[in-house]
Amino acid sequence: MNHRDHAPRPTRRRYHHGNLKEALVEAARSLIAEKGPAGFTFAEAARHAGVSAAAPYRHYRDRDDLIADVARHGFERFEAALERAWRNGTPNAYEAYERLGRAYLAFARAEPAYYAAMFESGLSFSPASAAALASDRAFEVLRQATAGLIADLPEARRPPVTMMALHIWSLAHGIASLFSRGDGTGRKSPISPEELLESALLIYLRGLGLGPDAGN
Amino acid sequence: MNHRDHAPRPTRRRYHHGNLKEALVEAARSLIAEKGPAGFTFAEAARHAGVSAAAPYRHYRDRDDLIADVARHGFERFEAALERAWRNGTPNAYEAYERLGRAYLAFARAEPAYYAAMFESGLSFSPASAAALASDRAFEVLRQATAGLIADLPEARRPPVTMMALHIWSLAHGIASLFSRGDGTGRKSPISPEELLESALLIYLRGLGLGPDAGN
DNA sequence: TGTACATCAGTGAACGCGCGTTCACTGATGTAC
DNA sequence: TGTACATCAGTGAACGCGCGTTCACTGATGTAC
Repeated sequence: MNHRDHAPRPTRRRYHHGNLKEALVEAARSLIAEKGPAGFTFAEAARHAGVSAAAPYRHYRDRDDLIADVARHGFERFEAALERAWRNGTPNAYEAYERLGRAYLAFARAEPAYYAAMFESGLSFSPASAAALASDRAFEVLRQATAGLIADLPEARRPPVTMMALHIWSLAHGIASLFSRGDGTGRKSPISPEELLESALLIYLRGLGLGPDAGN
Repeated sequence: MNHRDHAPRPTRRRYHHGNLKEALVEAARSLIAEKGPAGFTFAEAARHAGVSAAAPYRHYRDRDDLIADVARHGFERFEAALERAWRNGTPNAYEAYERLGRAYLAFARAEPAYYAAMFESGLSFSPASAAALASDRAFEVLRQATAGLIADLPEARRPPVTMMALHIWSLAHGIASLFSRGDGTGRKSPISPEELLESALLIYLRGLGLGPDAGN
């Protein structure tokens, strides 16, 4: 009856965890989801990953270092989600842009822990940090999509792309953080976040002489 | 040389603090300003107010209860600041609305601690709580101003006021929380928050057939 | 294929600390008469 | 105006707890030969 002889090696209780770093990020994410970015401790993350309280120090300097890594992971997934939604501007830029907006809100709702680590951790990532660079890459997707959206406008009426991307980012972030939270934190709005973003976008684009009717 | 006879009563070291509740709110505000909503403790607030660790329990159930009261104070000041900026829509609605927008950003920058307690504490205020009601009143200022801004539009082209107010709130909140933080938390933007809001507003209002050129 | 060794990624015990919370208490204040 | 008393808003000591952090250690893994 010696299990060790034929049963698959039990995955737990090995001396070396294998990929503790990833496991700590996942533990932190799940704890943030439960109690917010403030509500977890380094020791708790270790316990969650099934490891002694001293183990995390092999991978992270401190709690903030771990949170920053959670944020980095978040930004990478965020970038991928936006890219996937934009789908290279197909079938047309306006429709793709709408989809991008909905993907933004969907991410905030589906991954409140990542979103909180990214935007509400209270940390400011230094410009060269992995988290900041991942954040830049995510913004770049939005910026490219914005460029695609206004590509057909005559040059004279084309707004500065970066400015416009910042407008849309702010709008989407505002809606997401006020109304579209997966945890209980969000406010109630008489209008769904998606409708809110779509209607605001519609008006904004009309102000630029753009939109679903403009044939682009 | 008995100071007590003619000097004003020393304000400290009295057995009864006098207005400890206010002092605790102020202590919490200043600690949040230093270290974020996560970074202070009940005991620390007590110490800051010059009082024993047990004293706060006479006024607040726990830390969250105190933070909620900080948020309430914040919303009240916020409401007052917006009201003051709107100034009843004078000299004209568009100019007043611009001023309102700048006041929004100014508040977030000047009072990052209040702003954090109001919007980023991770708490969700129950609908009937003092904080939630104060929040509603602040939003009502924005809503009324928005109504004033579009009052002259022919009814057929007038957007739903609440929706429009939510658009503007989201935009302003997004810009404030991404770029206009008084603490070090905010991101750098190539465009100032004020310009960002003004330009976005301009485009948005043009989309409604409104704006500085529209003569209202 | 086997062995020796360096390196790595964990353990677990220990420590000091500050927090949250309770409690019986006490000084100050307000009020009825 | 004075006195007795109730109420209020503080104190300070005590407690148990979990956290952060360090340390010498040890089991597992990788690699040179």
